[in-house]
Amino acid sequence: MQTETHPLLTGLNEEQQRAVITTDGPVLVVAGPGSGKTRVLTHRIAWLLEQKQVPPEAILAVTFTNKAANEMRERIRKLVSETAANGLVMGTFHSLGVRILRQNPYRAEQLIDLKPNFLIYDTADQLNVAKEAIINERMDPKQIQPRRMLSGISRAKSEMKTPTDVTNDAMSYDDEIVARVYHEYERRLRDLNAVDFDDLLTLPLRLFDADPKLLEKYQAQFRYIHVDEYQDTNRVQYVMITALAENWQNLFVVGDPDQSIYAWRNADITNILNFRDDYQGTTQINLELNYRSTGHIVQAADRLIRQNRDRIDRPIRTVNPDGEKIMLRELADQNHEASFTVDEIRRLTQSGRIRPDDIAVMYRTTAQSRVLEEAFRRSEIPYRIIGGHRFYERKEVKDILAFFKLLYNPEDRIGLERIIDNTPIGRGFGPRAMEVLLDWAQQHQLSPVDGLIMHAPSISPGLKDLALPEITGTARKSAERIGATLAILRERRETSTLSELFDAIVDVSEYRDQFRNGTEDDLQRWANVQELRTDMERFDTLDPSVALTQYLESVSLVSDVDAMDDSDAGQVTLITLHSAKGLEFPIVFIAGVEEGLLPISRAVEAESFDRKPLEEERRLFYVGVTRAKHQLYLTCATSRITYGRFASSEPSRFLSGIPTEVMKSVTRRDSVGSARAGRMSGRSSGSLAGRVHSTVSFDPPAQLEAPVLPDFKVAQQVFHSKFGTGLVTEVIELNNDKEVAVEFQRHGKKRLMASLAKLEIVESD
DNA sequence: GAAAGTGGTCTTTTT
DNA sequence: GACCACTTTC
Repeated sequence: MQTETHPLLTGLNEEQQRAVITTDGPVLVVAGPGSGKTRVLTHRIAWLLEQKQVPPEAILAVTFTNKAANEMRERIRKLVSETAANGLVMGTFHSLGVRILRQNPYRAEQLIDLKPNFLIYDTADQLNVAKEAIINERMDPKQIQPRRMLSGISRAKSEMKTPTDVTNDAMSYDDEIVARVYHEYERRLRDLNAVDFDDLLTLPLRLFDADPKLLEKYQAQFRYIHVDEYQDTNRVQYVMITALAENWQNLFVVGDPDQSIYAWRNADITNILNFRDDYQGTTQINLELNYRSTGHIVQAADRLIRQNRDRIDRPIRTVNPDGEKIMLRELADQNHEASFTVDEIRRLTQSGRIRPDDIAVMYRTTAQSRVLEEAFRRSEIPYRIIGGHRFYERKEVKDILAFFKLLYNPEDRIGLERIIDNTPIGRGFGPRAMEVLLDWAQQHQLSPVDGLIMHAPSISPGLKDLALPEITGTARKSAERIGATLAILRERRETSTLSELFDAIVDVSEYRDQFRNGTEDDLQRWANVQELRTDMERFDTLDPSVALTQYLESVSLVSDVDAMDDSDAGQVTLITLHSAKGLEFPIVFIAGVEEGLLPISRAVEAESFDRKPLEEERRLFYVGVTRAKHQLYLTCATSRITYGRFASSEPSRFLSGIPTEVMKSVTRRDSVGSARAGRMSGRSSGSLAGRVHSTVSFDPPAQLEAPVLPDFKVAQQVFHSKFGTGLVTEVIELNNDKEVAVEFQRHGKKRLMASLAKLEIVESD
């Protein structure tokens, strides 16, 4: 066959080749972890461009993150030519949605009442709107939690239900409440000329409904459609893709039911399970051979995922060498876990053969990153944290961005309130004045920004004839100041680049004054503000008329992973398991492999009546395990501080299925005893420890821990014959000893060697 | 009206 | 333990 020698097919196995060349009709690729699906996607698109002469703009590829899209684009460029890939439509569902809305500003305004300068609200903005809606409905935001309402609203939107649909379908009192809030929330969002994330999917569909010709246009354009991570799509995404693919039926989806980890975000696994029923004549291709990981890692992953009941049995396998055994290490608490991780990474990198950027540390909750970060900061090992408190969500960054957003969309009352509450120019303008201003704006059908600018005497042509809002006293002075400021900025906006506008904003808002205390915190915050300016310079080459739109859009749609900058390599990556999906690292540490954390306690609590959350937790662990290429470390702690309180924990049940042939465990000899002691005081006990021990052999601690020493923990009360009683503040594991730091009631802080000082444990709460 | 103090909630994961 | 929202105090 001629095709077998084609350069785009060399190096691909038979199944992968089939996926590349089966260009027409529906194709379902079930791709196990590390089976080369990205390769298949890039080669296939290159194949379409080169071999089938498909114009790039006829090819759509939807990925889970923008980063994945960009990387694919780069790889395709290398396969074809620099220019041949220009015009490919690639990005997330959300960016596709924005694209459709932005390409049709006139229709959007006429048909769905969305003005072209709409803003994309983030979660914090959404919470504000939801809270207002709740209050407006005469309900108490403390009882009716905005977050819960938002999750109900998001679910409704994911299922394309309007507020009226929710009202009609309401099955419970809760549903009725959600419906009421949803109604009001929507009304407010439209008033603010803002959309939320879900709207980016639902509004394009509403546009298509209102104007079928528009849909036909896109249907005609996208002759070849690809969707990655199909197992994590929700109902709206499914409908959008189905609609777009209707004409040509060339729909290529890639996914893995075992890696579905977003059901909580309304992802619907039946999308992938029913694909063959939806599309008659589907070609299904299974990619099972794992090229990424060692034999031991693949075996562990396989055994792990087999424990899920709700699953299609599908093996994963590899021909790679077995490699090192997986290392399971149990530590006393989260601090020990962190220092073990850092010490081990230091040991690994010291040889020079392993670089810090070969390593990732993964965890279930963002809260876990803090202790880890502290340990890294104390060490000399470079690291970076993906996610956590995101850059664009930092207070100081959001404050400055609020100015830009308000200049872009003067209806953005939420942003205006932020500016007034958080920046010096808002001083003196209280809630009462705000109320008057908003009433005025409503009455005159003008924006609150107009109302303020009118107070700036010389600068408001065209608005002078109107009566001013009846703002009096200090607030009036304040309104004049804010009005003048906004007037200046509004004028600058027309002609300035983003960084010039930034300087004007910082200058005129006196924002810097807030950071004059010279504390470390202030310096950091100011540095973040500066970083924002640098960030904006990226857009300085653009025309001022489009720069702001594009910048604000990019800010709203970047994901944590998108923000990963591969150019500043050389750092260990700290990342949540969710964000790690799709990535790979030679060496992976997974921290907190404990009951309550992985699986998360919420899933454990639901277990008796709903097994699904627990199985999703297992899939999440599976995703983590399969990120590792050469070496995998699992760590867990015997006790851990949550909510500022100590709680003892047990190794995760997920470990129980992993055979000893592939995993070596080093645990604390007394772990069972101390865990049990901790459980006696309240927490429900399970038989998990027993189960874990029956399948995984817990090797004797060997020389790694001196067994005779008492099990000192932070916050424990201890007694010393000379110094009296005190609290343990730190425990450092040494080779055959421990160094214990104790804050004595009468003698202050002392550092003692556990083997020498006769320290007695008094209380362990 | 602003700063300092108090109490309650919170942690699951994210485009 | 941290953060937020709300109260008290000046």
